[in-house]
Amino acid sequence: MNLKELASKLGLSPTTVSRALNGYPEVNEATRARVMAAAKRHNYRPNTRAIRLATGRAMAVGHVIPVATRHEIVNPVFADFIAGAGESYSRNGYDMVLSVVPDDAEEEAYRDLRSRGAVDGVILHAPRMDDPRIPLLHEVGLPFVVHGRATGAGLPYSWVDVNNRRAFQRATEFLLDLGHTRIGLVNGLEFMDFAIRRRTGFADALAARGLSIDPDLCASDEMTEVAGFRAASAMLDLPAPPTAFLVASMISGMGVRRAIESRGLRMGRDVSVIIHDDDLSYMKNGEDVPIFTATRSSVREAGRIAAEMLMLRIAQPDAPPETRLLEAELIIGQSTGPAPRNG
Amino acid sequence: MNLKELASKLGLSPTTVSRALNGYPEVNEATRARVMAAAKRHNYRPNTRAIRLATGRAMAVGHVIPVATRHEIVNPVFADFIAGAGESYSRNGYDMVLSVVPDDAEEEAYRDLRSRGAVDGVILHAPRMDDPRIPLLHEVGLPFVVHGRATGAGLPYSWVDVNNRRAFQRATEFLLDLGHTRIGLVNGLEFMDFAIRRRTGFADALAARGLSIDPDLCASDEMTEVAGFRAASAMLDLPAPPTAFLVASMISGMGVRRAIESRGLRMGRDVSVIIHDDDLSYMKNGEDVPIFTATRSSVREAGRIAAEMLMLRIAQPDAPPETRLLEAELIIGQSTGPAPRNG
DNA sequence: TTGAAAGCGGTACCAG
DNA sequence: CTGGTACCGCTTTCAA
Repeated sequence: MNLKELASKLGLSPTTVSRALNGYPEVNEATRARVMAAAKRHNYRPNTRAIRLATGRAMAVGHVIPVATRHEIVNPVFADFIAGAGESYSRNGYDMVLSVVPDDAEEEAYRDLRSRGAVDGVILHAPRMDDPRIPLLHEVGLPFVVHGRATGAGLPYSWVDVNNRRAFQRATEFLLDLGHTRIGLVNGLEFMDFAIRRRTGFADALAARGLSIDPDLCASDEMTEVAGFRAASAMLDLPAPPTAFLVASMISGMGVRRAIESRGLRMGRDVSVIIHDDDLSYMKNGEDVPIFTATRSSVREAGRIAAEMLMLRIAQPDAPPETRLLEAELIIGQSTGPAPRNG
Repeated sequence: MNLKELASKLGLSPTTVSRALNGYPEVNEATRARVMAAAKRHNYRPNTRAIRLATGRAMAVGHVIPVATRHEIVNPVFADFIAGAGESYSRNGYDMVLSVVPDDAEEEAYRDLRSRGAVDGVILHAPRMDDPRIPLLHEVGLPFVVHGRATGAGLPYSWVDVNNRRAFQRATEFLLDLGHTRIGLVNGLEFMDFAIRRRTGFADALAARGLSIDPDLCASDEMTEVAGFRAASAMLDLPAPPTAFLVASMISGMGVRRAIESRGLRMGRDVSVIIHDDDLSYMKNGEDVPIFTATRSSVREAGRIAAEMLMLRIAQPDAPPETRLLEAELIIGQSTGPAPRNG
C-alpha cells in the first residue's frame, strides 16, 4: 500500500493525503480523520526510501566503530551508550546505522556516510587528544556530537561526558580516608581523553593530601582482562605493594581480581579495590556489594542525551555547540575493604 | 557532485555514466576508463537514498534489540556477534541498522522495518522455544537468519549457531575427568534455546558416567553478576556443596567468582570453575589461564557467517534454508583446578 | 555503444 | 481547503 493507492481509494489526491498524514494545518479536519482512519485500516506506512530522497534527509544517524586490534565494541560501556542512544532514536523516528570498519578506514567511513547521504549526523566515540576526526567532521560538514571530550581540538563541538576526573578523585579520596597511602592505578590507555582525566582526578586527590604519584603504582594499558592482570601482578610483586587499587573498567577489574586471588589475597579483606564502570548498581538493595563502583547507568543516560543533542543539531546545524557533564553515581559497598594492614 | 553533474562534465548522458560505473558490459572500455577516472577525481559517490528508491532495495540489514528489564545489548557476546556481522556488511556495501525498542514493541518493529522498506532482511537474536518471531517474519515476508535455533518452530529457517550442547558436554566431561561428581550448573534462562541446549550437554555428560542431575546444583536465571552470585552462594551453602562450577557467561561468572571468594575459597584451588563465553583466548600464550573457557571468538565468526547468509538470502529469497553449526574453541588453563578435596 | 524518458514513492510549491 | 506538477538522484527499459 503506497500513497497513491491510498489516495485513490479515498478519492483524494496524494497531496492531500500526504498533508493530512503529516499534520499540515490547511487540511479539513474531517478529511484528516478520514485519511488517518484509512491509513490505519490499510496499515499504510510511508516508504522510508522515498521520504529520504524527497526530503533530502536520511532520518538516520551513524555510529562508526573502528575494529581491529582494539575491539571497542566489546566494551560493555560502549554497548550501554548505544542502548541509550538507540532508545532516543527509535522514539524520534530515526534509524541508527552502525558502521563497523577496519580502524585505518575510519576517516573514509565518515566521508562515505556523508557523500552517500546515508546519515544526517554521527556520534563520535572514544575521542583522543587532538583527535583528527573533529576537524575532519567539520570539513565534511557532518553534524556530530562527541561522547567524551577531545582536549586540544581547536574547533568547537558539542559533547556529552561523564565526569571522569571527579569520579576518580572521589574514589581516591575514599581510599585515602580508609587510610591507604599506596594505591595502585590501573588505567586505560592514556592517549584516550577519558583516561587522562581519570588520572588527573587520581593525582589531584593524592596531591590534596600531600601525596605524589608513584610511577610504579600507575599502569596505563588497554582495558582488557590480561592487561589488568599484568598490571596488578607487577604492582603486587613490588617490595612495597599497594594496599588498594583503583581500576578503570569492569574488564580490567577482572584481571585485577585474578592477580589478587592468585597471590592468596582476598579482595575486600587484604586489598581494597574500586572498579570504575562496573555495573553493580542493581545490587544496591540488600545485596553485599563488595566493591565501590561508579556505575554504568550514567553512560546509558549519556547515550540518550547525546542522541537528543545530535537530532537537535541536525535540525539546527548553526546552533552553538552544547555540552553536558554528567556525574557518575558512586556506590559504596559494605565490604569495600578495610584500612591497610601495613599501610 | 551527482550523476547528472558528472555526466555533463564528461559530455555524456547520465545513463552511460551510470552504466560505466556499475560495470555494465555494453560500455566502451575507453569511455568507462574516462568515467571511472572522472568519478575518482571528483570524488563522486552515488547517493544512497536515490539508489534505494530506484532499485527498491534498502541495501541495509536490521538487528532489532529489545530492551527493558533484560538488557540483551550489554551482553558482550551479543556485541561480538554484531562486530562480526558488521564487518561483513561493510565489505558488501550494506548498512547495518540497529533498532533498540521496548521489548513489548519488538513485533511492531519488524512490521515497521518491513513496510517502511528500511531494510532488506533481519538477523533474529536470542531465539526462544516456539519463538513467535519466526512465523511473524515469514508472514511479513522479511528474509531473515537466526542466530541460534528455535526448537519447536514449525517453519523452516536459516540459522547459525555455536554448538552449545557439545561445548557444555565437553566442559562437563573435563570436570568429571578431574574427579568431580558434584558440579554446579549456573545456566541462563531455560526458555532460551541456547540455555536448554547447554543444560542438555551437561546432563548428557553426567548420564554417560551414570550420574544424574541434582536439582539443587542447577540454577537457571538471567546472566547477570547478581544472579550468578546468588546461584553460586546458594549452592556453596548446601550441606554438600559442589566442588566445581560450570557457568554460562562471563558476567554471571563474575558473580560466581565473588561467591567463592567471599567464602574464603579460591577458584582453581578449592573449586574448579569453567566459564563459557569468557574471552581469555588472548591469554593462551604464556599467560596463566586460571579457568577453562569456551571462547567468544566463535561468536564473532558466527556473526560474519550469519551476515553473509542473510545477504545471500536477500539476493535469492527462494533458496532453501541454510544452516551452520560452529564448534566453540575450548581452552584449558594450567590452573583450572584440582580434583575435589572431598569429592 | 549511447541517449531519451519513464519511473521509484514521496514532498512541496503554485494555482485554483 | 484541495489538486496538479515538478522535482529528489539514480536505474532501467526502449530506441536509435
